[in-house]
Amino acid sequence: MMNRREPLAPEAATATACYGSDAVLRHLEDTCVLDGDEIALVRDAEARNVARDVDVFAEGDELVDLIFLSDGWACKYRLLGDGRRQVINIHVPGDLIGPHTPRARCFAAALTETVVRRIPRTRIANAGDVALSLVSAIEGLMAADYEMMAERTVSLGRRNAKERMAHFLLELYARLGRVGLVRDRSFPMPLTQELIGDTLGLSVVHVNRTLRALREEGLVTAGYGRVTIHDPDGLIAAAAAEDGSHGPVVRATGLIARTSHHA
Amino acid sequence: MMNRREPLAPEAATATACYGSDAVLRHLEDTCVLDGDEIALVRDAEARNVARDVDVFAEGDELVDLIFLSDGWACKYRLLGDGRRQVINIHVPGDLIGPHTPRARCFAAALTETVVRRIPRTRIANAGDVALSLVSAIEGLMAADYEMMAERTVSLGRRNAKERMAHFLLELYARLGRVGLVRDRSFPMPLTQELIGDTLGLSVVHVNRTLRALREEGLVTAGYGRVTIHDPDGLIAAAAAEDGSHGPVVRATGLIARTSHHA
DNA sequence: CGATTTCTTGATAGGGATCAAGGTCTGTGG
DNA sequence: CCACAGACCTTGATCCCTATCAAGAAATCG
Repeated sequence: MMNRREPLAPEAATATACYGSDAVLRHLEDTCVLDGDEIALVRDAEARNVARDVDVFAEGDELVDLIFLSDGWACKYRLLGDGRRQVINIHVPGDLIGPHTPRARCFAAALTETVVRRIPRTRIANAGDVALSLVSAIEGLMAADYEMMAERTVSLGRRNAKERMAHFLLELYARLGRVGLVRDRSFPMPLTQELIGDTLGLSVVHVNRTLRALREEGLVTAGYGRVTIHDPDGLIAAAAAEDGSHGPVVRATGLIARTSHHA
Repeated sequence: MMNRREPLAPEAATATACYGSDAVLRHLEDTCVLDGDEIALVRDAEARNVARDVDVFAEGDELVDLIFLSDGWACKYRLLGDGRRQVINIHVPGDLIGPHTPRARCFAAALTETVVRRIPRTRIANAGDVALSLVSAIEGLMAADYEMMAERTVSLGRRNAKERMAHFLLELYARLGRVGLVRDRSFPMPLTQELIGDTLGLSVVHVNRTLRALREEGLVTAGYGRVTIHDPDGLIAAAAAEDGSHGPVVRATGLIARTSHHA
């Protein structure tokens, strides 16, 4: 877990370098159509450090700002009355954390030392000429968040533990690769097994056993704050029983001619 | 299942009345800040009938339009290679179906005779003065879709079959109530038990048993295309172990001081 | 009305939760 | 620099929720 406690320059608004460095700007540039004015809106946004284990916002908060994650890891989560917890999404540098509605419907917590940037919703709407493309850029980030949740919904509903885990690690691999945080098929991953369990709907014990199984198959090593993917293709195969999407699917066929299957 | 085959006037762009009647406009008016010009954009949008079991769009489709559901029921879903299916969301009149990204990442199918309306994304962006508030209205609908999925994520990850079912029925109760389709705690619900299973991550058999349990407790009757909630409070209690949100939760506490629990 | 689809119920099995108990790592303070 | 405390990881044993298999009944459709 040494990765988690990198020395942190207390004066600067940058978190431990290994978790990303203002990747939000790069990400916005790469992913969306942002010109100089719009980037300025984000770059000049108020940056704030949030310490590990501190909530960025809480359920019920009325937020006038949209919050972007510049550095570090965060997650959105919900709590049930008896202590059960479900992680809605894990966030890495470059993500729009939310909240999607002015009144937050879930918690968001920093999982490492983080830097977040805030843009008032009003400033987005009133930015004049640049507004529309900024809005569409933000819609793109929201859509990305939506698609991640759709994928997780499929995992939670219809995939077994091994498939869920493989999917999850591959998703992180892709997302972190996009913001330059992967080197040699290896990336930092400061999540405890308990948090992974709360993300994938599994118990800590079963997370541990699933990771062991993947390790013993030589597919991936996860632990000590780091993930190394030894066999990407093998991991993809483990995640398999993959979407029927990649084969041609005839229209109007999805709902029909299907028998029930579970893993 | 008689509700499913109401006589359908073939010439008019209205589906079986019992599933809603252009509720999209009312919904947009109630939920969002829409003035006359914006409503006109939606009302004048091309309306199209889609027959039951026909896909509205398919995974991979490049759609220039945003699709609204005016009448009838629909769902978004994904397929896995071996036939497993997961429903991403169920849609009722007034919903924005999507797709959230220009290239659809999932299927959408009509579950009844439906009427959908399409608005080109470009027209939204280029509508001039009305554009910004239309955009924010649409963002509101997308956010609603997002929150539904977040709720379902919690259900799939951390709630047992009975809690999931109770939540699901209460969610439909609330959503249909909002568009005026609930009378006397009863509403039409044209979903097969198999589809409910694919929504809640359960097998058909277990859906049947869970519904029977809720019925035998006198909470709710579901079947024959209709749901009747006999005991709303009891159903809420069954859905319980509800979000810790409703009690005051101290900041920075969510992630800490918690032990793992599952139902 | 025969053919499907959908619903229902019983019996059996399995994936993953829970319980229990150590082991390992990290940071702290003497 | 070492020892202790607490968080985190690991593994074994057992249980239970839910899937799967099987077979009818009910409802709907052509």
